Amino acid sequence: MLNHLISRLLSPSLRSHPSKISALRFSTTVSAAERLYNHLQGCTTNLEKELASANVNLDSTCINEVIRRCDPNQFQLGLRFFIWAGTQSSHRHSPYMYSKACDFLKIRTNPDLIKDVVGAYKKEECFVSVKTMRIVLSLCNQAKLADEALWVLRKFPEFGLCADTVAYNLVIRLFADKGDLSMADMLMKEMDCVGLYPDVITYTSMINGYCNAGKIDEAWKLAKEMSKHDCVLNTVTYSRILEGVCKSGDMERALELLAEMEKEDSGGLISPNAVTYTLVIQAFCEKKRIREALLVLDRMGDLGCTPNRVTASVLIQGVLENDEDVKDLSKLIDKLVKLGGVSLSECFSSATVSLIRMKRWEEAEKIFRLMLVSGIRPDGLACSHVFRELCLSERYLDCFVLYQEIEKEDVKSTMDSDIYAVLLLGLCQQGNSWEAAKLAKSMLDKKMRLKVSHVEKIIEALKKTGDEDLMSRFSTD
DNA sequence: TTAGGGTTAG
Repeated sequence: MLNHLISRLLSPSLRSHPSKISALRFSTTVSAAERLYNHLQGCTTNLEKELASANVNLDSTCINEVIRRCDPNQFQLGLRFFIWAGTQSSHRHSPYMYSKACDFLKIRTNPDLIKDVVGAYKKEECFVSVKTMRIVLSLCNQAKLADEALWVLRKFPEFGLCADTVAYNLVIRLFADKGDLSMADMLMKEMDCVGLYPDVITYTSMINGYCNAGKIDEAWKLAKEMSKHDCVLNTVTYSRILEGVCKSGDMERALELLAEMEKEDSGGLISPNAVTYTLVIQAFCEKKRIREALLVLDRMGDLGCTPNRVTASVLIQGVLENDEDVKDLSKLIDKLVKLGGVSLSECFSSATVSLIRMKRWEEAEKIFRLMLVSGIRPDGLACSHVFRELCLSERYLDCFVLYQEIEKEDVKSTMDSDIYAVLLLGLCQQGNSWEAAKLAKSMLDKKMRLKVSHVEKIIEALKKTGDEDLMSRFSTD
């Protein structure tokens, strides 16, 4: 009976006897991955050609599996496979896959891997396209390897290729983000020499870099130069400068810039949006100038710009940090909801989360319960935070009761599965078998996957209760 | 090219 529970709660990848559906999926992907991996093993040269002959349908599960098998000492092989897979027209790596590849292949701690693979392409006279190089650069980008990205950029001619604006932009952004503005600037100037033109993205990366370094004047100088390359200053770029001004602490100047953006004669190209206003609001909140932050919200509303969740949470946190008066909070929430773009649920959930972060637990619990009695559904983040707090103070039964109430409200938000495990464990430990069984059933219904360590602990706890009824509940489900 | 809090999947 317990085995039945274990096998249902365990993740399929960790399960020794997967259920029929996942077993089917598992076996097909494993065999594809196995075939590719075996091909990789047999290659001495022309690895990419060899892989093409494997004639396998690529998907992320299969790619993941192949790379995983290259651990611990075949990382170069794994990287070549990943790059090859990305060049296939039938497949495109998602950003998630790039980060997975960086983790699995430990590219951050071993950046030479990139050079080794590109070096091998050259040595083996492999066919290398712009697409190949773009994937290599994307890996550098994911791993934040500016020097390696530059090295790759320099390798383009060796393969008879010309670096394009996209490639330059990626490298420039890496250096600008790193704070190496002289290198970023040098590359931008170099673009002109090789027949490329910096575009809005190039300028935005540079301006962002200058602003982060506190060099607002440099950022402005660049912004003025944009028209030289037929680039038009837009809301995003202008907001970047405004952000820099805010960070420098000159809020009066920031308000002037905001007014500049709001002027109609700019043709709307730099009209402030929710992000622009939120940046200014946030800066005022950080400086404890909450009244002025609220004035910016009014201004936002006057100009027909709708606040979003970030605007709301920044302001709510600001009010909570600066003011003890609950009336101010409800006035703010009322205003936010009236302006549209953000719901009562989002506002109250945000207030709950802020209060918990500020360690004002009692107020957080009050607001959370108020939401429930008023029929406002809390969001997943608020639920996760409240449940975690209740579990931390070992109020498992209270947590369970709240959980049930929320389930009744039909909250479809995703919650941290670890919290469910801790709650289930706590209920078992405190002898609340009936509640534990109910929760376990709900977890099974949700097809929730738990860590092996959690399941093991839960099973141990269940054994201690020795509750036959509980056992049968699990086995009959 | 533009942000941000927890999770899930890929």
